[in-house]
Amino acid sequence: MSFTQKELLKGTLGPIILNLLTEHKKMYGYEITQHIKELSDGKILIKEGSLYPALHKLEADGLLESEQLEVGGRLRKYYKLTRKGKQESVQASKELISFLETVHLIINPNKTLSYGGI
Amino acid sequence: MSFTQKELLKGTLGPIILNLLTEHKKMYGYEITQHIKELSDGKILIKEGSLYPALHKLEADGLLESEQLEVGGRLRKYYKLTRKGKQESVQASKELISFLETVHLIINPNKTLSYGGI
DNA sequence: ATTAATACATAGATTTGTGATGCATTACAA
DNA sequence: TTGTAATGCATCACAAATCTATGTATTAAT
Repeated sequence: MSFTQKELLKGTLGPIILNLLTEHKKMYGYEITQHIKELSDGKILIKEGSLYPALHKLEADGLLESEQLEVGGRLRKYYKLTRKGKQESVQASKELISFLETVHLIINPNKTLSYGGI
Repeated sequence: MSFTQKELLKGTLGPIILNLLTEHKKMYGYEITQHIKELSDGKILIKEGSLYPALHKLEADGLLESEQLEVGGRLRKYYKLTRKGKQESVQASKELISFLETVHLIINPNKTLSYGGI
């Protein structure tokens, strides 16, 4: 399940989750929403109705695996990348950045932009 | 109908169409698809099933107006921005760029990026 | 004559995000 | 101590956007 340009037109959430997990090894759902919120300066607020189905789908696709841990009396479901997920994550980030560049190129064609590597 | 962050998560097509029309005054459907194809180096291929409903919606929302002209024996439906469309176009481009920046920030937080104005 | 390209359009299916709702615990304030 | 915010997971019904497939029709090229 590689994220093609077409999938990226809708659905940046999958790649974003994968990307976050390359940097944090292990995260739980609520943590992911808060992280995205902070990194985006409050501009992107992922709702539970978006997040959990997305996580379940990524797990069903074999990109994530989960384990439940009790922390402070609360059950947390931690997700981490599988080997397949690590590979897909690199690919997905590349394609997402490529998409950002492309869209930028379309709406602002007179300016060249380098995003640099990921 | 302003393009909010939420709409942009899916739906870059509307803003892209509006943006193209700020630079070309008058375009017809097929021309728009070819333009996007060329500007994106063949990466984004808008299908008719996406384009025409999108154009119809923009027109229904009062952002575009159309006129049919016969060119080379073929009927072309030219679209151009209404006054309302021009205003929305500026806004939509800003929000789209803001969204691109935000997503980039999330997946590549160690690097600051300036897109500059539109 | 047939195919590719041009040019428009719609119906149906799919994807994906949101809102609403539900359950449950912990921390804090009134 | 009682209520509320925050934490934490989850699902369902709905809406919006796009794609696939299909249809029509003309022109250009082979």
